[in-house]
Amino acid sequence: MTSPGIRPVSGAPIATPYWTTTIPVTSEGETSTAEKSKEFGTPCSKCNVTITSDDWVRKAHDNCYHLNCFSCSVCNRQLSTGEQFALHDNSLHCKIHYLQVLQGNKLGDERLGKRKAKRQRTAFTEEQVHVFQSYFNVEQNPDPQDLDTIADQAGVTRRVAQVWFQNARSRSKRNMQMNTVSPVPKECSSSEHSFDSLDDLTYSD
Amino acid sequence: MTSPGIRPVSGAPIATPYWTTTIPVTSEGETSTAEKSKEFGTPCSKCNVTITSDDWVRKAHDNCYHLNCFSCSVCNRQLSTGEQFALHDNSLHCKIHYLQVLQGNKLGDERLGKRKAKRQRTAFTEEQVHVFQSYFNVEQNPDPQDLDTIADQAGVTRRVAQVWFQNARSRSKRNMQMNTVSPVPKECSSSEHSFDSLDDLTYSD
DNA sequence: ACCTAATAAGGAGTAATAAT
DNA sequence: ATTATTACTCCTTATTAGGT
Repeated sequence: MTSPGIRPVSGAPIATPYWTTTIPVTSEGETSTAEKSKEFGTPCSKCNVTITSDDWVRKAHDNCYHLNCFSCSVCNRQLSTGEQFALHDNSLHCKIHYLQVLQGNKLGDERLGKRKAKRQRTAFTEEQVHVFQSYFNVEQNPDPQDLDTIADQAGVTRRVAQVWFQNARSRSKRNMQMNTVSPVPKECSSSEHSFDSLDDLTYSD
Repeated sequence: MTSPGIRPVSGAPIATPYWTTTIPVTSEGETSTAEKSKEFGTPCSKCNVTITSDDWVRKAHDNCYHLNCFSCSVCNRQLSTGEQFALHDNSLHCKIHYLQVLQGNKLGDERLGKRKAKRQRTAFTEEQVHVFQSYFNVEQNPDPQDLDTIADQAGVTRRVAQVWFQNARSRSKRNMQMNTVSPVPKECSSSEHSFDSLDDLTYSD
């Protein structure tokens, strides 16, 4: 199988990145299916979701990614086996967009095939939400240090945890207002509707 | 295999497009089935859905398409191997409609055979339905993760599994209503009907 | 004609971003 | 930091269309 070695880019003016071809983790030289589970337990360097034993992954430097997360941070195109990429600012770049970065050239994205640059939305597991929520119940505005602890425990970056708390405070405030301010300006038309939401968090397990 | 080379159109007045014959990616020179997965991971240039290793694809310039997505953007007709097409404004055109574009002629679509973009319908095997159904009996609304498991087990994409469950919920609800709501709009003729609702959900198996 | 897979339109919830 | 906004992902419901 046509396989690629590691190939440093010659004369790259920026420190961190280097060219190399993408190779599946599992073929760190050789094997195929068997090694799938090798990296399970670590969080994906892109989405931060824990990698499970069923996931296929790719690695770059010390980073480890879900197969689907191994994509150019500019055009979001997923990179395939054998393809050249670079790691710059800890973000993956396809060859085209890394060259662009090197040139300080932001133009011509359209021609170069930039696609929507889809914003990526983290999907929290129940457990993660539970971690957040239980801290939140104690302290809605954790200091940076605690935030780190929480982030760590949930297996996400501090930034992601921070955003969760921001949104949670916002949500909480909004709900409070909705419950305080009469939600029914006109008349309490139907007494049947109960707004029972918001504590159905615990699911069976 | 009458096979086609790449043939630039002579003197095309518009920049990007050129004529070429469609060829399957997989025959980038040689192999057939084995290379199916070669482009997996990139998004389809038509539908933007990630191409998986099971998909067949076609390429034009740097674009890569699902086989079904490789169709004229005007008449939606899927283009076949050996057929001429052009890429204009990053959209695929069959020969007829590209010539039309060149003439600035937008009229006469109907005559020229604009077709409806045939939708493709999956035919499930009994076994697949069985997989779906047995999960459904336990949980009508599986979370995304379970959905993936199910899809995987049934050998379909997650989207297809999702649609099945959506339709199944819909179906189930409809049937429930038909059984619950008096099927006799006029009069509650018979007092014999006992409304023992809500447990006729289990299907034989 | 049925049955039903696929699409489409509209809503809810909320993670991420922008604005302040 | 907060607030407002955007946009992603999921749902439901109704409709369209493929295949016996």
